[in-house]
Amino acid sequence: MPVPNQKQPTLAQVAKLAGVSEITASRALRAGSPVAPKTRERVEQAALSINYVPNRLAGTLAGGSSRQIGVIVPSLSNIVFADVLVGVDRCLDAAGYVATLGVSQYSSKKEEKLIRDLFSWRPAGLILAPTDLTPSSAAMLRRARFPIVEIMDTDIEPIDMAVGCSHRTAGRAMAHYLANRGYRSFGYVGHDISKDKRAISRLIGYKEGLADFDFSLAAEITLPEPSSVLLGKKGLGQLLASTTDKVEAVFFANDDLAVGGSFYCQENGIINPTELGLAGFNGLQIGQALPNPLTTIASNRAKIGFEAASNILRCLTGYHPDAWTTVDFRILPGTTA
Amino acid sequence: MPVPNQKQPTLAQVAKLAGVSEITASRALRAGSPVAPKTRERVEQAALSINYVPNRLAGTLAGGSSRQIGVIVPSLSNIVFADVLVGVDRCLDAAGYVATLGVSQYSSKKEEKLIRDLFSWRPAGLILAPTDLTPSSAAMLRRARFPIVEIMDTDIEPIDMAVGCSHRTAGRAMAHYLANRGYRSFGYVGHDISKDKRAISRLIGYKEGLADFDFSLAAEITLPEPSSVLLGKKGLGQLLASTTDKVEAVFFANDDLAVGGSFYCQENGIINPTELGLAGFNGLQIGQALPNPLTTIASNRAKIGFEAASNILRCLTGYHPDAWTTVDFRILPGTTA
DNA sequence: CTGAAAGCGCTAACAG
DNA sequence: CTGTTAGCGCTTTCAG
Repeated sequence: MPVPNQKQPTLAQVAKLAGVSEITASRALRAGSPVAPKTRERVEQAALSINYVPNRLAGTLAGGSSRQIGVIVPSLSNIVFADVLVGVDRCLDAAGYVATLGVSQYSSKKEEKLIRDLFSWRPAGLILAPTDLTPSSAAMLRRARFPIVEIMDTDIEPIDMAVGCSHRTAGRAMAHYLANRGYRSFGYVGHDISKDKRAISRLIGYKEGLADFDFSLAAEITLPEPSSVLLGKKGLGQLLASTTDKVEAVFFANDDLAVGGSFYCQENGIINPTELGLAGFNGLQIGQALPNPLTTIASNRAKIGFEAASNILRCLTGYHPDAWTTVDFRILPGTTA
Repeated sequence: MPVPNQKQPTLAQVAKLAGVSEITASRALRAGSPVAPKTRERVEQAALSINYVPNRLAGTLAGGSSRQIGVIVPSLSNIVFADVLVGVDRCLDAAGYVATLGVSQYSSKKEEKLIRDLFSWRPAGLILAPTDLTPSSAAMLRRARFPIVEIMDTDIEPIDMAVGCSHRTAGRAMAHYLANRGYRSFGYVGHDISKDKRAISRLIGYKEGLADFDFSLAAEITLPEPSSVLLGKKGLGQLLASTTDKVEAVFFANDDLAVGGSFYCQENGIINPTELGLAGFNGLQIGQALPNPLTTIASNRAKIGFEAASNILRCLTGYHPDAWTTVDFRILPGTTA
């Protein structure tokens, strides 16, 4: 550990070096305070010369307002939330804020811990892709005195604000799309869905959409494992093996699984979209890069992140946006269904 | 924003409620301080009843030691760094520390900003997958009075500690593997490599490895775009079009590109591994899930994260590990080369 | 085992 | 434009 117990330079040292009072140094180093240009320059020189890094702990404690926005997501194992982060970052960065990330791993308990932890740093706002809020978590959030955005899903009653799309509507839209393409018998392959509320919503919407056409789900399988390409492969295999009815089209809980399904078909000589239709959700690049581009639903993840951050920032400037902000999804017709 | 300007409960309130002094309340709420069990219980009750969340800003400012470990990575667009984070998290979580994440987007400037920002929160340690440290960044790091681990690559002279593998050796190993498989003419497809030092190291090692067998690179292409599956597809197409020599095996800068290459072959009826050999780097699941599993190098990313965090924690308890910690890679023979 | 006093490094509020 | 005073909420001494 370089330079063991040498304390960091403080504002007092900068002030002394510049020959001004502490508060003047403080003002000179921040934007938007009336300081004589010459003084400011002197202070900046002094700060630079001793490599001063302001202590935000002290600053925030004294000033009350932090520039840190907490972000809690359930996972980083697929690019979905990484994309959200990109959007969050793009918005925050421009405004001089920073994001602090927590990953809940789809665990409510861990989520609660993360929320508590985040709160102890007194952030200026919170962006949350909720897993399943514990009562304690919900209570903390309700008591918070900073803006909170729940992202991804708008099928919820938000604590403060929600940004995303209706996954139920998305599932329904895919059902309609498939029915309109002429498929008549439908399947579903999902992962450890109990932990993924949004996947459940899509499944519900899918069933509703089929019902709109007087169809119903002929075969459904949800494997109690985390989502992955391999799981999709395995899932489709089991689905097809388990059913005597001929399934014509399969909706997967997400693109990762659907890509696995596509690989399964390829390995087993099943032709898409004629012998079997495949559809996913997310619009990931990998699905579009396949020799047989995946039919799926593009969710605008970076935009969700950006809008969520924008809403926080708006609140911070005194304007409170609507409780719901919808970011559109759209069907991406590939060649698999 | 729920409950607008209501302040959070403070330790003083807890203390009053429990009928003890502030400092006793403080001790009761922390581990390892001598407090009568009954007193402790009373304080805990009080804290719970008013939903007390400690203010770490104040705590850290007063106490000097934070439990926050900064983590700076260049990107989250591929799972590589997400995997590292999982490892970091697993180690830190058990010890009661939390990770604060920053993403530099492969920009040295942004990296410097992130480092400065992180420093201003006085973290207990820093884990960094460096992009290309600016002089200023390096200076800050050298002046830090907390442990710093540079991860991924061990082909460097670390500021404090390094955890990872030698990418140069990995590149060389792949060259040897391919040469031993009987290939005699070699290509390389890379992305905007100028920003990815580790990919450059692998390329250098690859060339050295070929030289060990008296071979040299017959065709090499690096496209000035960020890595992606689609880029790999495009890259391989261009590589094959650009060269009159027949290339027998292609090493890609990473698995994403290699998967794209695999798709290209599939679309163009090129048989792997006989007509063309393909190899990647990382050992991502997507490559292994392909109908034709990718030949690649498994880098143990979660372990790198875990070891990095362990090293930080060890420093914090007074024991300083070696400057270099090697996490092994290994060739994963698929069916593409 | 518990408490009183002092201060971490900074900024808001008021004066000048 | 600049300085003085008084904290932010907690923990570290040092005493009991």
